[in-house]
Amino acid sequence: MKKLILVDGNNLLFRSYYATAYSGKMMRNSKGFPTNALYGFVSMMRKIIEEENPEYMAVAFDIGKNFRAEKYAFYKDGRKETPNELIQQMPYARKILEGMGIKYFELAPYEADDIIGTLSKKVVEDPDFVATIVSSDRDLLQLINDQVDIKLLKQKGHIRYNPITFFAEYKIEPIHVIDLKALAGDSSDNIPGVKGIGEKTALNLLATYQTIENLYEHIDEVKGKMKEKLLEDKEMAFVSKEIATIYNEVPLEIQDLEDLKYDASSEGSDDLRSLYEELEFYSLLKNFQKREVDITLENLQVVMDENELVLDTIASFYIEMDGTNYHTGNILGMGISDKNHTYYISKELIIPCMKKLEDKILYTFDLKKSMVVLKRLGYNLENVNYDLMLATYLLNYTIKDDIAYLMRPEGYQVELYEEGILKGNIDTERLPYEIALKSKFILETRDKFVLDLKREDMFDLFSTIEMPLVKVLASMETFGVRVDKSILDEMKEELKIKIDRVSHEIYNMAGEEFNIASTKQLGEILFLKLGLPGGVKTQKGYKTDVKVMHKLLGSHPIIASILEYRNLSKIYSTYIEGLENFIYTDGKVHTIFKQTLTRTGRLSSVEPNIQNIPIKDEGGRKIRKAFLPTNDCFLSADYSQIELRILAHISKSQELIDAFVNDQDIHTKVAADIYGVPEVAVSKKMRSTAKAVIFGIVYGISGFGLGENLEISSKEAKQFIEKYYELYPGVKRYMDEIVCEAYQEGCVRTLFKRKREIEELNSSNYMVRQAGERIALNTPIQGTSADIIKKAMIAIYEEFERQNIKSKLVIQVHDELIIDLVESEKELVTQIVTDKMVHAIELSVPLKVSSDYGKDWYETK
DNA sequence: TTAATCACG
DNA sequence: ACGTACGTGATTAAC
Repeated sequence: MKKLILVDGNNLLFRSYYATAYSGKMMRNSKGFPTNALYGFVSMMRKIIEEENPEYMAVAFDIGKNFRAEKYAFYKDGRKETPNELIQQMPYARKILEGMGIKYFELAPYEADDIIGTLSKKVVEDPDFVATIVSSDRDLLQLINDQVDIKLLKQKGHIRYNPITFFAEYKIEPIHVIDLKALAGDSSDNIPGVKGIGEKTALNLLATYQTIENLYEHIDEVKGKMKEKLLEDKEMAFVSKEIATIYNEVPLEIQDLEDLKYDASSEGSDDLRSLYEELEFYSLLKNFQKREVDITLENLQVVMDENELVLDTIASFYIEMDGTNYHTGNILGMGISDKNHTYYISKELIIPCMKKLEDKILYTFDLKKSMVVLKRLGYNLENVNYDLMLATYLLNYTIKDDIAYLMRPEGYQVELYEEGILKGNIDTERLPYEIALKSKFILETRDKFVLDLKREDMFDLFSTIEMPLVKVLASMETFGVRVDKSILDEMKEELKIKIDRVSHEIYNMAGEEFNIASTKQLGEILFLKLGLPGGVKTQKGYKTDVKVMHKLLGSHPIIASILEYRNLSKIYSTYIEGLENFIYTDGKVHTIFKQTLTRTGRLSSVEPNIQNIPIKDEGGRKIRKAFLPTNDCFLSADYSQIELRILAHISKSQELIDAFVNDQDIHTKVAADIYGVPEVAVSKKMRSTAKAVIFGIVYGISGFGLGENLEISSKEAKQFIEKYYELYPGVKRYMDEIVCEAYQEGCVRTLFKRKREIEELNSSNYMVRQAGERIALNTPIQGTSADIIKKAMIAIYEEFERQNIKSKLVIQVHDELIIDLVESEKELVTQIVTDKMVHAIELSVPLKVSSDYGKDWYETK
């Protein structure tokens, strides 16, 4: 039996296009040509080939005029016009198929459906053949028969229909899909059908009468309103049937089905490769044999002795490691390049070679990693003034900290880190070459990226904030924070007992043992077994998060226990066991601050995340007792309301500025204003409401969201927001202006010119665009705050160096710094830290810093 | 691998 | 009518 796959090409292209286009982040190649539909199309074709393993294939497209629309103007009327960005991609789909060795057909005035119908008919005429149609278009279901089945694509996965499964679901023969459309119509194609008859009714009628011809012959058997409707639109029913009927006599240029033979060997063709290169489908290019790049390394030398190094005053280097955590990982090798040479240096010679570079100006990729790992080997790296990773971060490249993502579009054949080294697929012969190539790439592209930074007006940000910050972060990571395992262990024992007790309480109340951590099982216990009200469905079960549980608190005692269980087990697994796994042999945790991850310019922290250690919940807060100073005590210094102060400054809201200049309690002041009472009359609740309103404003909240948050009606919440706008018109003006500007420019910037592009604003989806507007609102505020604390950190670090201070900056948590203090330096350091933080930038409002000391992190407030 | 949950600013 | 607050990371269950 010969197997033919018939693919609805237009359908695949449209699906692929709309699957990703709505996000606004249209996939494009570096020339700006849209490629999202093509990427999805190729992926689908490859998947079909893999799953079906076909011997014969054909793809059908729509093209040109359409005989149905010519005859009936309403057909497909009201459809959105095909976006230009999809139309541009269509010719490439044809070229790709040619490259893949797959036949395709398009012939005006016929539609893809008709071509598929014609080919299906040929299958039926040839007993040696069977076919599978691939599409998400239900019209094609009419073509199902003993030799032809259909793979109907769904949002997730697909359903396969053959005559038996089709009948089981629809209770009609596949060919009577046309009668179904005749009666029920089809809104997507604008086929009218009979008014007032939907799919359910139509299927019932057809189960009895099979066809509309037969139905109208027996129309007197139908009673009442339905008969009226049927007679009313009889003509339309027949027209609809005509339109819905797939034409199977398209004059295709094909002798017989043997012409559709699929030749899998074309997959490696040069034509296809150059297409993928043009479209920049790098993941697909992997499947091709590597070709020699034009950039060769005729000067690559493997260094056997550091004295072989001959280098210019400017050089680049790249260190390759065997894992992403450079506190534990091992160096695999290093590449060094200058304008005339490229060297490879094995692990053993790295330090002697680095010493040879001490008087040079150096460039690298991931300077912080390099500093930390060289420090582990006893070497202080100081003379680097350009980090490619930081440059591309500011310039909005998405490269996941892997230089290979930058190099591959330029034709360099280098393996992705996550594919090669991380998976242990290391080609040891080739590795030195690729490492050397990376160092060469850094040098070659440096001028271009510096120029780009200058063009984007971010070179200052790069050279006065991001670059100098690297050494500060490297020092923080290397010094680390002492965490006392025995303190954690003590808490662990207590927790174990408590968790055990609470678990048993829960089992008793539930009447059975189950996995409390499983939201699926928990949801079933709560909403089915115990019959609690208000179950909200998720994809897999019921929502059981704190908000839901809070609403249920009164209705069953099990809820309180579940909340307690959640609280305890979170502390246990994330902050006791989790944290213990990150304590190194020196008794410290050494986090990695990610400097190139967030979209706003903030840092993030991993392995362990030291920026989300509990504080709000007293039980969790005790974790901080295990964080101890290496020196004598901690100093914590945090900006008070920095984001609001920034809002006051950039919005030029005189009311807010005055409040900060007068050092008023801003939440109390806003509460007094929105409630229209004197400040002394502001209750705790009023203050916290005001606080929520203020926070909401910074995030671009809606009345609904604030209402949810405060557990008040969205109408009341909306009134608060409006009152706030009325009282602080400058803030409202800022919000309107920044959103308008973001639409015009496609981006927003912080005070220090850090840029964030907001693709969401281009989305055709309203919700996505709204999210884009909130991002436009919030990013300048959050981002400026991030810039400011970075500046302060650099100033503090450099002042410590100048004065030879032994105390160390060890932690940053967005608006807070922790210093590991030497007792004798206490006053001096406190003065330096607060001074540098307060004066990191001159705004139209003062910056305020509050500080505290503690013998552990728990004690500092 | 993804979804749900919960920790932080 | 829709769906609803910005930025993160770790753990667990379930696919």
